[in-house]
Amino acid sequence: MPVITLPDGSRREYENAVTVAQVAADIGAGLARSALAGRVDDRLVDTSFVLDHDARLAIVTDRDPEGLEVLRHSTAHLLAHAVKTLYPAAQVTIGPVINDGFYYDFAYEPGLSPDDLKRIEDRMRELARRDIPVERQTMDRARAIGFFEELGEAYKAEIIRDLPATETLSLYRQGDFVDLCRGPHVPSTGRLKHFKLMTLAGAYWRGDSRNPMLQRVYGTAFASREALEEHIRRLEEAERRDHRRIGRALDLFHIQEEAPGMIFWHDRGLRVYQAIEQYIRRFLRAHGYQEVRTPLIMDKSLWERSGHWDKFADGMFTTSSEKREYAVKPMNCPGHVQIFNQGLKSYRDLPLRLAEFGSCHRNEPSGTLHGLLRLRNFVQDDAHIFCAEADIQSEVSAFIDLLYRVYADFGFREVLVKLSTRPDKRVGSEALWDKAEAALTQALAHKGLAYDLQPGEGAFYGPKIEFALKDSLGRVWQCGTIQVDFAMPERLGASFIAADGKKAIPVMLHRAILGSLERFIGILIEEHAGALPLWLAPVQVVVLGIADRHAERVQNVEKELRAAGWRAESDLRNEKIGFKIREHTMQKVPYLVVVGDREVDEGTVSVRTREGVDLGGMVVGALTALVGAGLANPGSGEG
RNA sequence: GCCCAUAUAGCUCAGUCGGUAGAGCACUUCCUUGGUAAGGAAGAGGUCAUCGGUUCGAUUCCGAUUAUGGGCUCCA
Repeated sequence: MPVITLPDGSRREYENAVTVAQVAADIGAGLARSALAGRVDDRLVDTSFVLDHDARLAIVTDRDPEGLEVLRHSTAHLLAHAVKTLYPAAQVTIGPVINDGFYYDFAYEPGLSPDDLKRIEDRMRELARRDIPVERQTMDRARAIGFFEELGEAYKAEIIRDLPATETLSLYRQGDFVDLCRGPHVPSTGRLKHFKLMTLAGAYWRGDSRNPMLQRVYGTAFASREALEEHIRRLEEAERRDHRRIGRALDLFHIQEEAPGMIFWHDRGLRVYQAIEQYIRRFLRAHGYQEVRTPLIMDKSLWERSGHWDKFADGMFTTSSEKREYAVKPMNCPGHVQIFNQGLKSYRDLPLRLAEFGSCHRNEPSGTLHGLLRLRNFVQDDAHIFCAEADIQSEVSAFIDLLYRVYADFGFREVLVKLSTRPDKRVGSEALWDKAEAALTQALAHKGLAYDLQPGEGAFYGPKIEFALKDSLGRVWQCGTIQVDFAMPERLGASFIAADGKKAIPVMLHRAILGSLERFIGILIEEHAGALPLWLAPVQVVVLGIADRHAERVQNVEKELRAAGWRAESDLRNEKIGFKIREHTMQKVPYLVVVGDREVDEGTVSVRTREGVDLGGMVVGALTALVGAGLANPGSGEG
């Protein structure tokens, strides 16, 4: 006599065991039609699940987040079903739900082509139209292994072998397709309506490059056609904002074959780059950093002592001259230790903060390069803080304050924080790790920051905090980091005289706020779709003449604007005003200033924004007053 | 690095079932001096990524190389 308690607190009593689907039907025909699964005492189950004792039950529909997951998971199965009917030789492996969709990996020797994708999707629609029931059955482990081996599904059999022997295995059958799956699944394929296969990719079995390469099909599914279309629109929006496209269109930078993973910065792009560098530089001064510059290449022996050669040799570019071997620096820290080591240091010199916009090269695998976002040559807003153990917490706190201030100035409000603690393989005593982890934890607690703890994810030389920001499309970019390093100062012989007169080894904090400047600019371009804030815009204002006779006045206005601190240009071309406005608007120039007969007569200019807003006529000084501090960088008042 | 795809004019792309290529925009010149997102005409511009193979003939077919793009974390 099960008593079923529904989410609204109401109870239903049954004479006999009932299924989730039956309860849904009792509540209403509409709910029965939209029921995808059930949640029984917080466990997700199929609608065929039998309730034979008292339980709490929620009917899961496509309006619940779990419902959408079930929908996507079942669509992944539908994909596998379609592939098995079209290509019987393909072996199925795994097909999980991911952000915004799902994928399914197949082992299929001839491979799949983009043309196959269309065929597969058509077959999926056909199978969905047939509304084939999806049935769950259980099987013990040994039988399941035999079952899948008989089907020729070696990967499935391997998956089962790796599951705990005691696990009850569930199989889902739809028509002649059977897959091992935890479930739950929709009751029949007819529930799957709004899906689309997206792309085809290679993926290693179990994500390990030593394993065979599988064929991965990515797809997505939504509860409604509108939601699916909205998702496709979002992808198109991301495509429209692609920094590589915008970078070319706005003449910011280019990349070419002879320098893979490295950027040719054009005039306009470099202006953005330098605006950011100057912004950061002002903060450095104000926050007690010294700016330094260290050699791009140094003798290999230094990299051997620092430990980089051992761990990182594949990632380093090398060169040689006069029988000496050099390595191009992949990071600035060893160079900074060399500066620290000049002269005897006292505890009074600490914390010593060395910052450098140093050009670093890392020989990243060719397949990972991606526009500005993943490069082989980049510059970080890098700094190293040499301090005593006791200083870690206050230094980390000060850094966090600075980082939040900087992110806010760039318009990023949402920051995600991760704390990574000691890994299995590490250097330094337990006491030291205890202290360092406590210092980081306390710094975060003092700031009242929520964070994800990632146990074991720290570097071998110390724990770290990572800061990621979320952009307007909801994408997350890891940018800032602060890492405690117990190893490198000692390896490179850094020491200071402590208050007790004894030699001590400083702790080193590696830290960056923006991360790679190149990458950060890529993020900014995508965040703003190329329309950078006034202070970062490569060209802040263009003066447009109506006719040739206004040329002199146009040039005078340009001069006046430049004198007031604007990055100004003028457009004297023999083109109509509408044409010029269109062009500079598409170039995302924040302000357009028009000069014609009327303005010459009145001694004013007419101002229009890149958003198309007409600000009317004004004298040049009024425009400068209007934007006020927005013209210079937000840090200019300090330092 | 590995899998799949792609590489044609400065840009975006079409095309050639094997007979040395075309559009729009941009560029140059001329006409037009026009008031808030494209005025008109003419012209110039390509070893069809690179190297090899097949062929009477390759930009096209095949192979290799390079680069670019999508992936290679989200665990039945």
